[in-house]
Amino acid sequence: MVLPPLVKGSLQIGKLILLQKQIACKLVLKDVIPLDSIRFVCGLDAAYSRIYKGVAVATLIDIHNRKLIDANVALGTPPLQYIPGLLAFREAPIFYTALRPLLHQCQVVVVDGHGISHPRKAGIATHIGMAIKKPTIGVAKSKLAGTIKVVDGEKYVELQGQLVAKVLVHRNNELYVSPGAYITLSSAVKIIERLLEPDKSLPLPTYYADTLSKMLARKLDKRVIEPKTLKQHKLMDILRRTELLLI
DNA sequence: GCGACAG
DNA sequence: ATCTTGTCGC
Repeated sequence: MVLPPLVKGSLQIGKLILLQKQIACKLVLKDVIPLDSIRFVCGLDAAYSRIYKGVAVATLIDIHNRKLIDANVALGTPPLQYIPGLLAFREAPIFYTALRPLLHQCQVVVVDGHGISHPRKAGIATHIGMAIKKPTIGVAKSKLAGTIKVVDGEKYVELQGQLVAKVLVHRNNELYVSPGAYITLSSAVKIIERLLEPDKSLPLPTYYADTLSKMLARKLDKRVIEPKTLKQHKLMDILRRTELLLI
């Protein structure tokens, strides 16, 4: 798996950067699955709890009825502090842990963060995509690298002579959509547009992952929920049983 | 040297 | 990402 080695302290940032360049070399940016056949999509996001550190949530959405059909959570301490450009080494391990149980059911994964719209074309969505060998899409709320270029009245991010992301304006906010791996930019955009709702700031998969991870982080800190509970029962069962249900 | 900088 | 009350506005 391409998921990062656990790096400590001041350890060689140069090696992480080299690793990203190697990932980018092997990157596949072609569609590997017809758009029409896509029905189940996973979403990944994380929040931070003071006590339990990283709280990652993976969601599973059915594009047909646009509903949340499953969710999974993973708790863990990030191996690294946040460094722009190296987010994957901080969050990808816990993302993968949360995603794993849902992996066989989904055809595409939407990640909170960039794909190839990244200084080395290896954002967190690319890391995840190369690791699971499935199409991934990065959706970020702000730009990390590159310059804005307008083509036919549409805004894109250009980087190293390539259009790496499209800027979607949704509810007065910009969303940077970029392919992670195994998908083209145009297909990625079509899928994300299909997952946007007028009353939600993010595409459904990451919207629910965002909402749930923040909620769980808060409940964990308030000790309303025990970490043990999250491991023993499936998150979806808890959501169905509790008043936490906002879906 | 200076500015930029996902979450 | 997170620390955080009231407050402005639909």
